[in-house]
Amino acid sequence: MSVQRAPRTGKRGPYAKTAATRQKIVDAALNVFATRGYHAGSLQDVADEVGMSQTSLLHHFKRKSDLLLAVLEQRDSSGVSRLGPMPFREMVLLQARANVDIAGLTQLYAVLSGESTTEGHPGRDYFTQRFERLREEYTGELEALRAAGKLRPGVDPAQAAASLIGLWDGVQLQRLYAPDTVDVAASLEAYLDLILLPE
Amino acid sequence: MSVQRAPRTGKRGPYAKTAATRQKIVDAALNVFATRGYHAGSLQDVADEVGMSQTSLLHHFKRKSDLLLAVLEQRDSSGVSRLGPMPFREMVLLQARANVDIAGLTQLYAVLSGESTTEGHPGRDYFTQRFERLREEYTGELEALRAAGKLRPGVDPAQAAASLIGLWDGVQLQRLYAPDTVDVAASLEAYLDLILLPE
DNA sequence: ACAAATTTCGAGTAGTCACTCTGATTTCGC
DNA sequence: GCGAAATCAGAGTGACTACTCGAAATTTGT
Repeated sequence: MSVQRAPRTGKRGPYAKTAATRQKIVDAALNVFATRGYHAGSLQDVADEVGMSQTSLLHHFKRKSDLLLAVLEQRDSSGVSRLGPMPFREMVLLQARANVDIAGLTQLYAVLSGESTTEGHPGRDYFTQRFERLREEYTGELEALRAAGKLRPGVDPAQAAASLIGLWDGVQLQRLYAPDTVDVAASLEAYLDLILLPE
Repeated sequence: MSVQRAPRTGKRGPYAKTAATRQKIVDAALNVFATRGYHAGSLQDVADEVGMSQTSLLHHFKRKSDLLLAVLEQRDSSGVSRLGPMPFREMVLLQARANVDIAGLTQLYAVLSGESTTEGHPGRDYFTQRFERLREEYTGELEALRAAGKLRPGVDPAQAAASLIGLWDGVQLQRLYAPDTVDVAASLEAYLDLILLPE
């Protein structure tokens, strides 16, 4: 008689290489969405770039919108957030200079943040929350600087936070149209110099 | 014998109501492209909104890209540019407050300026030139202010021009996600107060 | 009023889209 | 190595896309 086995659950979990496959898909999707946008970029485009069939791609991400959310969420976790505490000014400038190097990332945000304002777009919630979170974070940093007497009098932290984020996105957008004319980090630095006190 | 007529040129020109029809199409297209984007917004959507067949629409605009360019060009000519000369600060704020009232216009620019960065997009040239022209215009205004001693020392006119335009677009984008939290004109006014000297 | 040109549109074309169904192939716990 | 589950993919689904064709309806100069 054979031993009584544990009841078959019918589950075994993903294979070893599945994580790597999903990662390759997300990387390709980032590239496709950044260069063509979400609606104009097709699942076939992504599958071609990965080198697999569109059907197999849909095995890993059931719907196209799932793929978009996976791209956006990954980019959040790969932030420069944890390099240890750092003064606000330096954090902003470091992040700005780092983003330039990541191919397609700034374009992804420029394309998707605009496209996602349209009705029913699967990225809408993400960007709504992202802007809200960023504004809160920057407002807090600026309030701390004001308490330390390092903020120029008359500057409203909440408004300056929205302005800084807007300046960042807006100048980055211009850079996509005229890469040699516009310097994102320099514009951010100049703005920070205006609202922060020296010393 | 009948009199010899002038040779038939075969041309008679558009009918009287054609101009009005084209205008209705452009208005509907602005609405569609603003709420759905260029790629996601279909000619059928525009035709439905006008109340005509898609085929008739294509009689007036041979290709979809022609329709987009017509929308963009019209919005240029309807600028607030000519209300007589006006100080730079007041011109920017007036324009900012005026844009809020034009339904869908800010959304059109937010959606299309992002989408148009993608490769082969028919709006790419338009936005490249629009940003270039705006930067030149604002740079000139700020240089004049500097010559008049009204610009804060250390502020670079070209960089401030790009920053002002970026701030404008970026904060407007945030406003589309959080209409009650963000005030475009107030952010612009605060920035202008930072770079311009009182008096 | 006539006729030619403009405007309209029903019907169709070829293509693409996201997504499903079905079955083959690969992996891996046992 | 057996077998079930995970992975892959060929073939198709219906819906949508921009755009074309040919012909009917409308406008308008004469």
